[in-house]
Amino acid sequence: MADNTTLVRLLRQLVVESDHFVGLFGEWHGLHRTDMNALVLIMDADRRGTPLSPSRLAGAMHLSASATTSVLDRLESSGHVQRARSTTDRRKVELRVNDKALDLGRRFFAPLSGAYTAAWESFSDEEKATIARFLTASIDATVAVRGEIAGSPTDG
Amino acid sequence: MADNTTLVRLLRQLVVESDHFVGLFGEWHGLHRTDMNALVLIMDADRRGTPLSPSRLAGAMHLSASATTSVLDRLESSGHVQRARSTTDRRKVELRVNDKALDLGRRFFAPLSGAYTAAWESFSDEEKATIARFLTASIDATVAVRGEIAGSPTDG
DNA sequence: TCGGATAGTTCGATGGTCGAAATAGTAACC
DNA sequence: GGTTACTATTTCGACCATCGAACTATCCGA
Repeated sequence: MADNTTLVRLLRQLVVESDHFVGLFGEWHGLHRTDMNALVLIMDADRRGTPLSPSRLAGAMHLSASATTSVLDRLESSGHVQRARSTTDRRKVELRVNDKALDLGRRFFAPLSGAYTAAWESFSDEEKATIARFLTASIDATVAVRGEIAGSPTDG
Repeated sequence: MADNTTLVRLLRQLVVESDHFVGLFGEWHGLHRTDMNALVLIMDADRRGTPLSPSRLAGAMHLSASATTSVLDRLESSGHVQRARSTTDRRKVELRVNDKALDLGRRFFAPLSGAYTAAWESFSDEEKATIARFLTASIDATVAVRGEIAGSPTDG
């Protein structure tokens, strides 16, 4: 009933659905997938007090520098993000989000976290701890596998 | 330690990492994200005995018919997929996967499921059942939220 | 102050995606 | 049985996200 195969299938299904949700949400707000991903990264870093630079954003998204410039142009002209030259090193640009982006984030997470909270009501604290452990292990495994394959571009 | 916020964060992280893995894997095999997604859908349907048609594939991927044609052109010329006219309705095309695609699927899932199996060794059957219940509930919640928002394109 | 290195942008080319029109086939109707 | 309306898929022309290479601005070491 809940063997590993089932879990893998459920996991994949969850990823597909979440992915789908992100895509649709972005569409409704006139943002591409890439823009959504970038915005999340910029917001996270900004909130953490260590604003991202374009090049670090490019690295995190596995995107070329020029493509990243395009993404930022779009996000800036749509009013979600601001570019500010660093005061200490004027080559660098610090990326900060506007209220519009924060608002977007709330609109994104509010319905999701609401639905999740409701869906997870029936789980005890112990069970939630187990689930957290499971998710963490799965994340680590995913990252590890990615690292392994990175070295062997098995071309068929 | 494992409150809902933590779970949401872990879930998002898992989705991001999985997404990333799919993207990289596709790159190594010369396939775009779209091609990967299409291939998975075609394989699933083929295995189920009800091969997909281009238009149904387009619907499932939220892609235009013309874009779907391009995807299939790529998958066909790369040898992953075959187009076959339906014998009953010759307007229709039935999509079937070649051995190459099955091989690709194995190469994709083998390392992943291996890593997951190892990562999940420490979980009891009871815990796995709990986790399966959690994943199912989360999938349903994601689908439900998507359905809700679908009606309200909250433009900012 | 000069030369090399770094951060970011601009430019031309490639190619994935789209909407509209074209093509091929089926079904309905007289 | 032939004409018309409809469906499934492909082709065509345009758009734009992405890429690599060249360019500008800035910093650091000698």
